[in-house]
Amino acid sequence: MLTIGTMAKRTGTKVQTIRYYEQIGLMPEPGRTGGGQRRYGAADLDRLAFIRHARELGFSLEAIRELLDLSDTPEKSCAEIDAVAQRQLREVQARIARLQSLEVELRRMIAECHSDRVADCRILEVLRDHEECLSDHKGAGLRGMPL
Amino acid sequence: MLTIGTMAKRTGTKVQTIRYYEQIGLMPEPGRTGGGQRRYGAADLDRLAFIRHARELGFSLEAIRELLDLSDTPEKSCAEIDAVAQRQLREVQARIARLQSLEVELRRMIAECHSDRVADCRILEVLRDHEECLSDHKGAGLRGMPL
DNA sequence: CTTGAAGCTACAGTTGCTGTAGCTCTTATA
DNA sequence: TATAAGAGCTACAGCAACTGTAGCTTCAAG
Repeated sequence: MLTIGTMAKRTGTKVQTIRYYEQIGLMPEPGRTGGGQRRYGAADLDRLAFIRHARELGFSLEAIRELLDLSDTPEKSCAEIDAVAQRQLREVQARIARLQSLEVELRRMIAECHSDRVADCRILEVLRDHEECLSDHKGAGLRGMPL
Repeated sequence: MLTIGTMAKRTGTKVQTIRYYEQIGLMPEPGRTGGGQRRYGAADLDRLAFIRHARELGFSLEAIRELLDLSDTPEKSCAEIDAVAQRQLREVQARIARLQSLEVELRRMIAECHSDRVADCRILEVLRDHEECLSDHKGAGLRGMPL
């Protein structure tokens, strides 16, 4: 029987986070001591480890919920699980691409600043006047995406 | 004199977001018509475009606030502006590195699933049993970092 | 003068937690 | 067995950076 603190230490989770997962139904309600404290079993520890690892891989809690549900129906579900993972991979790749273009632009910005030692800083100019910023805002593109 | 909707269209911002920026003091309080509607000038449009472009580059609203404050003091501030940009670049690079390692792991996971056609899906196993997940949770590492 | 789009305020909700206040419980030691 | 530290409890507020909703008012074209 594990206390919530032990669960937290073993999985690198904060205690409040575990309670939060319980609150949103991602972790089951565990047993309690007479005094009302939570006591967990080995299966709970596995489940929490699963959640944390998936979170580290960038899966949303919704996707994790999906994976946990799928794992309860072992037949016919490998393809669906694969689809969730594929979707996650595509999201990660899109974020990488986006960040890489940001990196290029930031580098360029910083380079221009250094080349222009005495005059006013170019970084602010670049930020102010970037071409595509006062036009062409119909296409949504990646705008809503988290970086 | 520009309406808030025109500002929104020109910069690709939602109307509510502009009002939000005003609320948190990032945009100034504009003039109002007799009926209470906001009317903006060219300087406001520039400032909003600056904010949006910086946001697209991944700068936090706090960093943008810093840049806007610095841009009001043109002397001696280029180095500080450069520092903000350098910090942003480092953050972007760290996020790219993190995402790339996620990508590798996701790919590996998916590959194992495909190689194992009939048996139970390996993805769940991998998520459940990753080596470092039930140990070594003292070092913070990149754990708190946004992906 | 009417009508419909656009604007207004105020507030709730989003994601994934984290922090705080003010308690109570457990457990090791004296 | 008493006590005290540390861990746990609930309930709620707060974070970033918006987004959406309800229910109204104003503006501008025809």
